Amino acid sequence: MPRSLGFNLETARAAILREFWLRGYEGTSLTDLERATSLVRTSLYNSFGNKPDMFLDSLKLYHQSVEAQIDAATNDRGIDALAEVIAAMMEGSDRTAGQPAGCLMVSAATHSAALEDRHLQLVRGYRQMLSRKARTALDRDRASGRLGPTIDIESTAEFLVCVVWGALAAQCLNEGTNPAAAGAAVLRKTMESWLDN
Amino acid sequence: MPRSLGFNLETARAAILREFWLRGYEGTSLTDLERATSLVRTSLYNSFGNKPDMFLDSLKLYHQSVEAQIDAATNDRGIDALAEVIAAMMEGSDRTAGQPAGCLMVSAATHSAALEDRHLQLVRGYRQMLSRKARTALDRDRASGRLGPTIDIESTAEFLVCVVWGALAAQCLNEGTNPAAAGAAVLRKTMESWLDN
DNA sequence: TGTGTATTGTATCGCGCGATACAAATTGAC
DNA sequence: GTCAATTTGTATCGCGCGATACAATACACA
Repeated sequence: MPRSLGFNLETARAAILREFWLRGYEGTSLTDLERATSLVRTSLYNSFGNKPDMFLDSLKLYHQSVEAQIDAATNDRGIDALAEVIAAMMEGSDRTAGQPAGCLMVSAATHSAALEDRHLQLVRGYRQMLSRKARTALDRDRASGRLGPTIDIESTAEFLVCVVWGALAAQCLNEGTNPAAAGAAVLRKTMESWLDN
Repeated sequence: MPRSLGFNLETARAAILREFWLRGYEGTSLTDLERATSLVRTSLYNSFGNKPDMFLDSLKLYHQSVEAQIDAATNDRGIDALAEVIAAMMEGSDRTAGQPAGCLMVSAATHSAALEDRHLQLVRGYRQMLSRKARTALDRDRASGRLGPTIDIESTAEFLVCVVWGALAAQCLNEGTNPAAAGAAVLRKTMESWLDN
């Protein structure tokens, strides 16, 4: 009965996410989003609501996308796979695939004053997801006996999330050489040292 | 000959810094700064230049302040003191002293698109300063033989900066319990494991 | 105490922001 | 082909932003 959309909705979602990722929430204007999506303002409001709604959707899309990537890369393997995933993030290997620098969630967290509770809850949920993925990998090696009993899985997972977030924050500086990349080697070695054999 | 300033300049600088720290660069308006300093707009422009100038000054003040704190806490001691400083940052012990959550530099880094080169250079310089402080502490224990030769000081320092920045980013989320604080215990243990004895 | 200079207070300016009103265009159902 | 429903295009609106003009004020100095 009604007229159909003249554009691909998922493509537009991805374009909006990319824009927020590049410029941050406050730094992204509706005009920016029009240009990025090739849509007029009215269409954006029709399909995505207002600006806070759009940012919320971008947070959800980002969460889902990163979680899928992690699952694909670790896929029920243990610490070794986890170390590879984290090291790859620190080295910024996603950026060769055209991804913007840094992390939408870290950007949101460090500018929490400009956001609403519903946004911050998603950011917290994302951080918890990262922590949970780490715990799952650590649990696996604990069960198989590779991970010694002196390692506290809970706090170790939180520690690893700190490392990742810190590295992603540093990548925003876009220095000639990514200083966080050097830390990836230390991370691998540290995580290796946690194993018994 | 001229009339003298009707306010304390250093107090105003600190108030401006605090405001940028709380709300971020884009999130802080001239009206916010007027309220925070109890000054009128004209006085702000007279004493500090325009908004980018003010932010630049805040970055400098922040750098200098943190560096002084680190120096006072480590003061030519080695890894043990370094671990305490980093752990304290992760646990957010500064916040009990009335400091805002997070870190002005991390906030600036993760919103680099809104800043000018001169700002980003200061942020990079700050990160290098942190890295240098870590190297100095590691060097000290390397010289005394406590730090084994398998530890690469350069990349280890970068790794530690990642940990700190990630923890400070997480603190902006203001959760009931600071998740990064749990990571502090892991950091202490990890740094201890680097020592030979 | 007068005088000149810088600071302070008041009142804007122009601009871009997020958001909306409303008409024109487009599409599926009958 | 006609109608109803929805999307798209154009033209704004009100607001707060950073920034400034200009007069009034207050202070150091002669």
